[in-house]
Amino acid sequence: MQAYQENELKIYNSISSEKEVFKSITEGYIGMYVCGPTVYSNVHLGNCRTFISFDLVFRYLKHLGYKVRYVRNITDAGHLENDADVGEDRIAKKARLEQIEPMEVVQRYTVDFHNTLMRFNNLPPSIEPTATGHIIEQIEIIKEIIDNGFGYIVNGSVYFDVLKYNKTNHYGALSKRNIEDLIHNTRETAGQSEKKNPQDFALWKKAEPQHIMRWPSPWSDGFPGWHLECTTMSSKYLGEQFDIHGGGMDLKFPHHECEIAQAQAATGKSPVNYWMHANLLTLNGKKMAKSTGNNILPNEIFSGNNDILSKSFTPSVTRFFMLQAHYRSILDFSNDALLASEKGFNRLLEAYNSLSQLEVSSSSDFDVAKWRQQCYQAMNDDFNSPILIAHLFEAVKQVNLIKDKKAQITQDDLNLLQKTMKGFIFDVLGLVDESIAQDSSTERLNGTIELLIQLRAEARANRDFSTSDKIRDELAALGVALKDAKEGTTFDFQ
RNA sequence: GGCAUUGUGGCCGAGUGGCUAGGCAGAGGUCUGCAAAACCUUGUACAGCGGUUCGAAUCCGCUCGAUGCCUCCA
Repeated sequence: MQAYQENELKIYNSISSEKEVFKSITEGYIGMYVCGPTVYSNVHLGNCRTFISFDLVFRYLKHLGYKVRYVRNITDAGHLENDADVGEDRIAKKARLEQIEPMEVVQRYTVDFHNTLMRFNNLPPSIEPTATGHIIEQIEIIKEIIDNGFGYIVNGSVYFDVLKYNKTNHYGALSKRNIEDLIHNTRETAGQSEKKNPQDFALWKKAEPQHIMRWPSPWSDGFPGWHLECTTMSSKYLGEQFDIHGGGMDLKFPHHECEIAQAQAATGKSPVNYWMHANLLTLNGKKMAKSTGNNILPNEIFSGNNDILSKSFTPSVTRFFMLQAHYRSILDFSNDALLASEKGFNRLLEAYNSLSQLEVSSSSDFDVAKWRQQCYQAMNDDFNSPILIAHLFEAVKQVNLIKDKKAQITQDDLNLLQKTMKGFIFDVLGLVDESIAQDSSTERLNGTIELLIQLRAEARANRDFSTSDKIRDELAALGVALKDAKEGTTFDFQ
């Protein structure tokens, strides 16, 4: 019996705008596709929120016992500077500006992307395909779309005929807009485009002579359109119809709308059962975006080297901050919010770490089984991590009461509590107790501080408070906070 | 302008037609040589105006504000 069989998971489906009971196409197996980054610059914190959101989804599905194939692409070609299907390829532009090969750009920022997500403790996807690795497959899909009458060729480029598609399908079903509005609101760029209609989008673009990134095709030496790679790679690795497709809210239109249209045009089938969209991370109330400069890089948070925060924050604190908001809500990034999350997170970890020291009794004041059920209910309700965290804090309170001998717990309940907290904090939420990670120099430092703590304890025993206070205050000045408790003194780095 | 989302106590942030979200801060207490830390206790908020209802912050309408998409961005 797998956990998913006794947990009814509901997922908010963007296409129906409702929470739906999740049922996978093949029982026990899930195919999930998430749109990855275009690797032309460093991944910023807003990007990370999306991938952390879907890491939570991936982790919980696995936790429920599903076998999940998680495919997340790397876009390393085809993403133009604007979606009027004119302008330069983003990666080619960066390569030109830095005078390096496009594939150097791709390599540099792919490595940055992986390193950053690893620091956030994201699990790697099952497959991470690249657009340039699937040119042949993309050409095959274009052929199918043309054969089915939804693509047309102009001067070596191929475009998707949105208006024709809309006669038999609903273009705009996902983003809740109708094509008349789109036509009405499209800026007129008459004469500048090869497209029949401004709503049409490129499947294949003929490369200009100076364009380095080019591949042969039946139509021209060129490169694939931006939306095509996701259709191609999702269907290749997950099938023509699969369970979950995710991405950032800003990709809903036009990117995901185009994906649906392409797949539908090529196969006649609706490609995705559940569309999930992670909401944006804002900074100063505005969307984080590379183009406007309103963003912060993860490394700037970890190092403290930025103008926004009063101190540095660890990856897990940052992750915890994000998970305290629901993935479908806009979340605003701020110093105060981070400080609050850091304190809360440390309290959670301290309570967890004290579990092993709890004394057990013959009865329990804490209904652990019921509490555990509530934790699952929270996650089953569209991955509601903030509610889960609220329940975890309820456990923190109970643990502290037991620790203070104001409540009791049985051995069985304690075991279940420990197992459940461990599972949710570390496996599902993907948090890490960073204080545990130590190298040899921190070990030596810790030993040194322990010695000072011991000297201070001796001074205090002798009522030599000037010495004891000097040790305490000088350490505090160095950023080492001593914390006196009944069981002895511990310390923290500030 | 069109479409969509959203407006919750000092801050962040959940949720629900009638029942305590949670975190941080603040206040009170325990502890302590003093302090810090830690722990316990504590808050009756839901933009405005109408409407539906026995009852709405939760449903509907309008007004005002914010944000997103409509040109690239997770």
